[in-house]
Amino acid sequence: MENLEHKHLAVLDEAARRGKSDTANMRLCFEVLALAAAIDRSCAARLAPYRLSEGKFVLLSLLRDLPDGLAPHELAERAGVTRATVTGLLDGLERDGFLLRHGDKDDRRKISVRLTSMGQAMAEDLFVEHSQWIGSLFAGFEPREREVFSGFLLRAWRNVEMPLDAGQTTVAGTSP
Amino acid sequence: MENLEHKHLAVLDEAARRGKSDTANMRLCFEVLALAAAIDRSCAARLAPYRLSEGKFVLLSLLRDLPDGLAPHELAERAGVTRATVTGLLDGLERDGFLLRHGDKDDRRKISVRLTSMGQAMAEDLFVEHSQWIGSLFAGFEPREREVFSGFLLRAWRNVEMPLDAGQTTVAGTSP
DNA sequence: GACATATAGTATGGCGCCTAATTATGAGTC
DNA sequence: GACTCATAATTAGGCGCCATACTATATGTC
Repeated sequence: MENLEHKHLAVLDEAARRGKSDTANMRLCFEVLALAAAIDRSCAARLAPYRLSEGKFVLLSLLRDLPDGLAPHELAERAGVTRATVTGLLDGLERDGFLLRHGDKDDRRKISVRLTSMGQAMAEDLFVEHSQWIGSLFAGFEPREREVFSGFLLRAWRNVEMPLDAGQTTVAGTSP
Repeated sequence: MENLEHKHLAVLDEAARRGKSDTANMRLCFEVLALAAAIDRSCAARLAPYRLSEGKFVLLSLLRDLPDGLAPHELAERAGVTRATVTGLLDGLERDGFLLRHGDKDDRRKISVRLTSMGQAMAEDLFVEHSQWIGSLFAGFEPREREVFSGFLLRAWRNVEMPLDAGQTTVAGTSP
């Protein structure tokens, strides 16, 4: 399978040149990274025409159907990014007319972020289209295949999450 | 499996709230993205102590053992990034003493980028350590498992690469 | 009521990546 | 030799993300 990123090919070449024989593991790793990168690129390309990024799309999804809006720190928490990042994303979304910041009368530190009607409509449309697209990427897999796939991912995940100084020789077993 | 990114959980929740029933596909997609993100994060954390990023590491790998160095545009090509990006990475690497830019006597547009001895030593050490780490992430997989895994990735890849306006109903089959 | 402490949001500056524009140089043509 | 065209590297400006530091406001305690 040749679906690798250029930079990873370079690393693989170097590894081969150095006589490293078991590059199959590395290759598999790079295949995962390449697939994810391709998905991210495709996602970005789909959202770009609306002046949206993936991060902005997540914020729109979070704010959809919430007339009272959410506070920036709640958005940060639910989106899994820092508050500073949310500030930046909100700046762009507000500039482009997707939402507004409303001050809180009781607590003047607080702000509630609410979609404009335009933002609401955009969130509505995009969410349906986008989630269909995401689902389509992994259509054609039988439930059993999905389980196996997911299990593979989990095994790799465990290796990644391993504490840095723990026994490096531990290996992805099949046990629960 | 709960190894998902916060932002993707938000999107999944929204999808469920909207009565979307087949979220298994989306979930699988997000699992792939989460694994890749975890790998990237871990990679960045491992390189950070040396003031290196993944992009810089690739450049070091490319320059290793090349006493005559490479031109920036060759680096860009082999690393799969733009020349402008290479300029930025080289600025950092040069500032930190990993390499030097040498002007070409014959063609004064050209530049050859060469590692310093410090850069060479760093590239040497890091490359071995880093490629071992990458390999370890997917250790514990039987060759047959790797094939299946790789096949899954390929099927998803085909769905991603599908032209935007082509039949959206096409699905990841098992056929070659 | 004054004070420390916590919280909310933002500004600042960094990195990696991009596109588009710019500067310098080389090469081919008339 | 002047012109155009191509090439090499860079700059300028943008986005998304981060960590850190700051400002304004609230709250609890003495």
